[in-house]
Amino acid sequence: MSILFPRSSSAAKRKRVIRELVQGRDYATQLKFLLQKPIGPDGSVSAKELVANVLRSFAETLSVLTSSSEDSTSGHDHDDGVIAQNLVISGEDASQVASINDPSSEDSTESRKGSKDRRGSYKRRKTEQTWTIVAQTTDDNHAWRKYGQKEILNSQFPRSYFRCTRKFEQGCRATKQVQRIQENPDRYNITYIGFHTCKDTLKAPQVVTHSKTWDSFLGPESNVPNEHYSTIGSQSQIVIQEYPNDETDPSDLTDANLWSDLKDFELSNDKPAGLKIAPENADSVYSCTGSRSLDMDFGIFSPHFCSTEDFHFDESQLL
DNA sequence: GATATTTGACCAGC
DNA sequence: GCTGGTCAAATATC
Repeated sequence: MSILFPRSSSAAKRKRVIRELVQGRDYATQLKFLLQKPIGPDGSVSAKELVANVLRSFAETLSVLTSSSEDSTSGHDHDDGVIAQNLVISGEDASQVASINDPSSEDSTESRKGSKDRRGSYKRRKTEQTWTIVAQTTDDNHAWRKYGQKEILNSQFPRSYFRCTRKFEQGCRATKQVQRIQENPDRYNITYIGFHTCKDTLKAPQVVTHSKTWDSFLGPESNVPNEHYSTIGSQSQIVIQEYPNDETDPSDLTDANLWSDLKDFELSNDKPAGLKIAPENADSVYSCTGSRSLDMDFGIFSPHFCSTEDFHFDESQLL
């Protein structure tokens, strides 16, 4: 296993990626111990800080990798620009990538100015990577802004649509859809679409203690007791990331190769294809599809993810 | 006044 | 034509 960097990318970038990954590992390891044994009031680093550090590390890594891709698109080094090509997506996705870098090409507000009411005029992100979880809370330590709500056919509860609050600031394309599960109304189906490209993906600490807050988020049908939301992200969740056979095979997607490479760092070798972390106390099922863009949203972790047995990689492989 | 949410309109995809 | 995803004006909240 190896990660190849474009020739044009500097050694510094490479080192930075490695450093960030190593840091991420270390933070996660610390987090593991924190989760096993909560800290006392001795002023040691809090779990929240560690999570923030882990997220920052990976976001930084992604940022570097993404900038590597930009380097290579200008360099056109087809032989060496593996990472870069992973992130340069052909066809429909290519326009999406372009739209990130070039706001004027975005389907959104700017391109619509001057025209009449063009509400609803947009390009669907059909091939954007998506993954779905089931959780008791919609809180994932990201800052989201609700932009819509729809009644869904054959569904008792409406679906709420959220985008990253930094969509316009930083062109972050992450969105999520939240829908209460009909058979289990105290749980939510949360579908994440796209990944955070913004630098600061963590929202300010937010404790939701009033059910009305979620009611306003999720619609008038909401009737979930307060206690479900009185803590931040405390519910256990499983991550099951899949590459559907009919959609994407990690082996034939360049960026998925990178995914595969990265997950090799994190997971022991006995894991089946795709990322599967299934703790026995799991109450959430994640599914992930359409991995056409490098996506590593670490907004939600399973505690098992932090197991040193599972979470380890040899940075020497990168060198 | 700034920011967030609501909600009807619009459009893409099937 | 239907359904779902997104936009943006109107409204609410701070």
